[in-house]
Amino acid sequence: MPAKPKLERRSGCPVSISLEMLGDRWSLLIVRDLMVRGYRTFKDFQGSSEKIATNILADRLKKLEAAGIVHAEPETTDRRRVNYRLTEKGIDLAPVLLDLLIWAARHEETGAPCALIMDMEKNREAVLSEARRRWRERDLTPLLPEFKGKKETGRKTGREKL
Amino acid sequence: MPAKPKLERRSGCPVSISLEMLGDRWSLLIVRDLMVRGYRTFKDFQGSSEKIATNILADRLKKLEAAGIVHAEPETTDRRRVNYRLTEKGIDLAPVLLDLLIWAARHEETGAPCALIMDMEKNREAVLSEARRRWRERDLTPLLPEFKGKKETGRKTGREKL
DNA sequence: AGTATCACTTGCAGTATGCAAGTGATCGTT
DNA sequence: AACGATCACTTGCATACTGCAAGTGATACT
Repeated sequence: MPAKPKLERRSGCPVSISLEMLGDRWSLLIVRDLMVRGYRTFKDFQGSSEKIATNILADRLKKLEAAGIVHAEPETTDRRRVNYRLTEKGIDLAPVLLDLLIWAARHEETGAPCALIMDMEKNREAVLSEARRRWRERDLTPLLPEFKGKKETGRKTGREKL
Repeated sequence: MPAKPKLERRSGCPVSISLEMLGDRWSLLIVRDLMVRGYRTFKDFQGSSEKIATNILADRLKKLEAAGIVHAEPETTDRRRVNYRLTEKGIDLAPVLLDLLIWAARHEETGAPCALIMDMEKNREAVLSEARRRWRERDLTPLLPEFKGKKETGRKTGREKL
């Protein structure tokens, strides 16, 4: 990890610095997909329900890699493929994502079942250490579903085991 | 200028919904200023170290108000002034800001003293309830300083205890 | 050899951002 | 009441970023 000859920063405030790296509509969504959905390849992201454009995806992956949040590595068995994976710096964003998830689920109409969210809120530490465990052991089974629907009607959506 | 059909969401995922409201370089910075710095007026924000442009500031305040995160109210004693204040939905963003703060302080060179951050990390719940107390009681004394400096010397990376 | 797949690029129109300057309502002072 | 200062924004404009469609080159498959 080399140093960063980055652009001049607005201020030394950590929140501001975070937002300069992650403050856009897509970056944290990519981190989410890597963290909880088990996405690894460029193609995987294109299948995500938010339909990110390929040029934006390529740009964000490049920036996230430059920021040391994501690591890219060509697959040995198929050299067309590039495997993306979170770095430790990347997996350390788990609390941010979890809080954004809980916040929106509480205040907006989301596709997430209320019971699931309350469970995650209650077991915050367990959820975070499970996310970290999956990252460490390269366990790609999704931690959360895709929340396709805009509203939720008491349906169960996996993850009962935790 | 007609309003646009902004009801259209990319997906039902709570993280995506959060990012559609807050996913830019400025919105969470404004929330931070309201939450920990005691800012209330338009002028206050212009004095912030990140130097937000006035048109962007006006636009973001409008959007945050439309999203129910900020409440705007003209002051009775001086009707030129508008007082901005977080709603409960807004103060509920405290965990997100705290996590972004901790994350950047751990992984980037920030203007925040390491000891302060480690303390906040350790006393997470206390910090959050103090932020909420200040909000509830309209206590405007800043919870955090401005972190003007760009660099901080002699810091440890802070994961030693884990 | 020919086709499919993968990870991107490129072109371009539309949108957002950043900067400087300006506007109107209100206040404090004369 | 007149005057200038203050406050919260607007406006104009050049530049940067985004989103969509289409294209490209390097593998891999048959």
